Amino acid sequence: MPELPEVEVVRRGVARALKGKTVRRVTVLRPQMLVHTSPRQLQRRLKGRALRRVRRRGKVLMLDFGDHMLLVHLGMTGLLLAQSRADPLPSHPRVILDFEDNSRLVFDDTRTFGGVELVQTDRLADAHMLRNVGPDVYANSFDGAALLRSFEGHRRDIKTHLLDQTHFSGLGNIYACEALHRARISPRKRCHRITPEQARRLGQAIRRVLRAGIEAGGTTFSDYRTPEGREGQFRRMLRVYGREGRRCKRPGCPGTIRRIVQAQRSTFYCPACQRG
DNA sequence: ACCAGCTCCTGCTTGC
DNA sequence: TGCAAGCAGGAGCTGG
Repeated sequence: MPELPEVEVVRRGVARALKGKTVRRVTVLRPQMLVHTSPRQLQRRLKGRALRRVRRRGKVLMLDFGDHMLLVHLGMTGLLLAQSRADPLPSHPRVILDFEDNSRLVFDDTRTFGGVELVQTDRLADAHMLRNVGPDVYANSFDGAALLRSFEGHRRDIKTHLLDQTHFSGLGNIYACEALHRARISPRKRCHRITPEQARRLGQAIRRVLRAGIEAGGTTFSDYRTPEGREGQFRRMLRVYGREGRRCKRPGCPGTIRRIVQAQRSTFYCPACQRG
């Protein structure tokens, strides 16, 4: 599922392939996926506009077309594919941007948990898709101290807190589990019981695991692909996620990875070395 | 504050 | 082999 590293890889790929190119036509195949936006608006506001740059906040992509920005959330199974018009379409195309030079950007999403929203650039702050989306967890301002501050007033499990996008955005199930394992903190540890030293370790683990994820091109379990259609390679580096019943990868740790459910989501962790 | 439980959706896996 | 139920989950919602 696309989390910060996957979305960052998509951001870079889309920018590399399409920056500076002008939209010729917009095709909406599944209007239900548009958030506070009509197909007409998309066509009218984007046609003839050039893609200036691609930004990202948490898991939300922002395609900057000058006066307007196109926000894209990939949800669970969303893909942004940069193709040529001669390429075959993927299996579940939902929105297509055709560009003047015969390249195209296809938003494909099997399970349709994603979304697309058009906003005026000077009203970006009002965007529905950015409501409840806090600062990016990969920004320079993020560290253990900032993480510790976000715990104030919260008594819930740390794992559940990390998935909440309002304080910091970008972490999803995979990287939250991986960061906690690297920091040797139990996913069940309550926020208010995290020590400053643990917060420092966790902040560092989050940065490192995200960087490694980006460098590997993200994690492909089944659906995720880069804009070029390639699989991410981080899966082989996962230490806990999806590894229930298998040996802990920490050198010398005799533990076996367990799966539990927190806030209706699977959590993977090692009971032997995540005791903090 | 925060959780359980539900919804959206499709495709894969499991069980009979 | 075939069918149906179960399951996966990001995020928003309601009710407790």
